[in-house]
Amino acid sequence: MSKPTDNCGFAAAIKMIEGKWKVDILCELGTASRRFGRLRQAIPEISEKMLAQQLRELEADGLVDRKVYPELPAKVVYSLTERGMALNTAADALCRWAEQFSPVAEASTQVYAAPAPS
Amino acid sequence: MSKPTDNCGFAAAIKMIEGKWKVDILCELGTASRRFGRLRQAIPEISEKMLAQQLRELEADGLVDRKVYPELPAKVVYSLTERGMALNTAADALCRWAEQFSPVAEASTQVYAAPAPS
DNA sequence: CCGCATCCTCTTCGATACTG
DNA sequence: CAGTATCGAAGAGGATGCGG
Repeated sequence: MSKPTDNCGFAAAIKMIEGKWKVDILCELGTASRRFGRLRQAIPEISEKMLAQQLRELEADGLVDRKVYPELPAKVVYSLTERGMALNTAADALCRWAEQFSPVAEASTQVYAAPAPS
Repeated sequence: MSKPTDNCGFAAAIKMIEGKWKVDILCELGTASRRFGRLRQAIPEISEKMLAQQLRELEADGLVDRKVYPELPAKVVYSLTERGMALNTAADALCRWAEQFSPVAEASTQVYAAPAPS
């Protein structure tokens, strides 16, 4: 492939967090490590299926760590990896960007009667 | 709603650029202003429908400016707004993050101790 | 040249039920 | 408690044709 995004790692970063619930999960884990059930409570709208799926993707991308305690009943704890925490830091720039321009809605459907350029 | 992401503008930022081709378009417009047809050439895999649709969404979010020249044949030029350019700046942090931990192919299945990739 | 409308396909997601 | 499996609905996305 030779898409323009191949040059900048931005696309790769977005790919990792564009999932429907990824940001919520990362935000929650950014607060503290959580068990599976605790995450469900924190994000009530998500289904078990999606939570498990998104967590596995985040784990595959090296953003989330998964620790299994072979107790009974089962216990699994999720936490951010170093990389995941670094993402939260990097995301801060985007946070400030979003807040900076928050309520702008200027219509720019302007029509120009310009000379033919090329 | 009361999701954890409501507090940080990060989710809002992601929403604006999580479209399948948004990053490509923004990257391309980050280089220079482009006409519709020129964008299609730059991103060959995208269909006309998606390009038009994504551009309208980006315009609605105030990231892209659309200038119509009522010539014949029609001519429309797209460019980044101030906000769009600011996004590219903010995205830089994410770029560096992605590159920092980039494709570290730490194959756990790889057992040999031989060096020398040709 | 730009881009909208229609049709059709493929993926995604939610709901439910079941296992260790 | 922490998942997996299956099904059906909903939406995203591609192809094509028409209109300004």
